[in-house]
Amino acid sequence: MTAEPTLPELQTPSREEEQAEVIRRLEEDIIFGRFAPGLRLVEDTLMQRYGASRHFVRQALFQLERQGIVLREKNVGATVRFYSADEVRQIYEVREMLTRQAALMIALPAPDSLIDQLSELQRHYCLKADAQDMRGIHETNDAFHLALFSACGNPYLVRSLQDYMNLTLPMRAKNLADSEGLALSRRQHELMIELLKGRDSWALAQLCVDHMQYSKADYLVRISNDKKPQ
Amino acid sequence: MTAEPTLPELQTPSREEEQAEVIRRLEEDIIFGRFAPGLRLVEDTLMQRYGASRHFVRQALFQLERQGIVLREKNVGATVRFYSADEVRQIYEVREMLTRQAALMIALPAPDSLIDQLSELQRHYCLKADAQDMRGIHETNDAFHLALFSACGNPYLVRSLQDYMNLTLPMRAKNLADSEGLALSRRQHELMIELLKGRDSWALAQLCVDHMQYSKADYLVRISNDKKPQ
DNA sequence: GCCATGGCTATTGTCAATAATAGGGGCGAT
DNA sequence: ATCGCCCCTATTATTGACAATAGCCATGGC
Repeated sequence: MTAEPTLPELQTPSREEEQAEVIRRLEEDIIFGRFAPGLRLVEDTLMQRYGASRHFVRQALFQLERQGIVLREKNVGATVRFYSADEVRQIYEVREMLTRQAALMIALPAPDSLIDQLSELQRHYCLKADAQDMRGIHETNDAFHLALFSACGNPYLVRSLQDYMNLTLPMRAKNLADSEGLALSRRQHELMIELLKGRDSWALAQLCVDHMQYSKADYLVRISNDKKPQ
Repeated sequence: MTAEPTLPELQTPSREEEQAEVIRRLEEDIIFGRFAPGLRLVEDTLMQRYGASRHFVRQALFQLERQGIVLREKNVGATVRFYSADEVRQIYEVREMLTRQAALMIALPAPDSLIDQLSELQRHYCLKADAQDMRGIHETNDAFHLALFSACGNPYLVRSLQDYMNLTLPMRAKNLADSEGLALSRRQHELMIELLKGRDSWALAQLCVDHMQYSKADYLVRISNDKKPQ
């Protein structure tokens, strides 16, 4: 073989990564508010925007429909999904329940390895927060919570929790940019690490639930204001 | 228009239903044990077996992968997924937690409309049980639990619960054919209806959790026996 | 005899052309 | 003027052909 048929993998994002990239960009466009709820997501438009084939766009829409942030109607098309106040409250009710249960299952005091891991993730989180890097904040924040709840020992519970975290992404997104919410979030993360060193599981669980109240309340106020003055 | 271009919808299952049919048949083949865990699910084979196009078979495999009863590996193919004893215990741990929470959220005493609806569903269940109609038993049983838990008032919680019921389908399937388990199940359903007329939420929740112990224990014994004598 | 290498086969992944569908706007009848 | 019908367009759904990939077996060099 003197001439390689195709260059290995340098300029080509290897299809598999291309798919992931389309999903991520579409997700970002939605959760960061560039695509408003109710907006139609026409396949051809997205094909052009992301420079991807119909196949990948389709898959991305399916995936995000499954995640709950896109609504697809047969033979009509996809739109950015909108959640009413009641739906938001119900979603958070389940998320809070799962969070409390997972937190209570974490054996205290936590091993040093977990403390170290979380401290490291928290350091990255602060870095991204200072840099105002929206995507980075979101990713490091989720990584922190994922690592924390993984300590509950039940991967299926973690998976369900993750599903609800993804579902609430559009509601939490704005707070990733809000400096007040960001500062509160940071303090709560550090308090969580402290509580992991102690033995009070109940306090930890309550803190984890409290941790999500700010963005929930803020979102509820926001959609309530959007509706009334219109 | 003297001659209609295509007959309306009598012999053609309208594509949409064809997709659902493929999913249901594949699901049945797996949960009723016709396809053993670990068996390779080759697309072409399934295309032939179900008389469906590659597209529909693919979609069905995706759907059942999401449900957790099929395992797909990139560029390798799909297989019937196998769960270890530990995984089964973890899955049931979450299912029990969700079940208990949902049951506790049902307002007691329940309205007559719910009692009537459940009694009716229970009647259908008994009918199918007497007829030894496996698919019928499974469907009416799930309909009963779905109606019961829907009374908790939170559709998202119900959806998650349903996800776990689907995930445990392969473990519960054998009990749908087992006359002993069937009789126990029937008695427990009737007891649930009785408890719905009272005010003891805790008893109801405990009964709902107890209700799933028989099939779980039975499945764990079964896979433990499968492994050892080999 | 053993390991590396190359091609072969079975299988899945991708695509672009084609079919089906729903919704809207115009046109004619009343 | 209004109502109902039909065609037309925008959009998604389906399909089969084709490309890419992984695992296997045979073959040759050491």
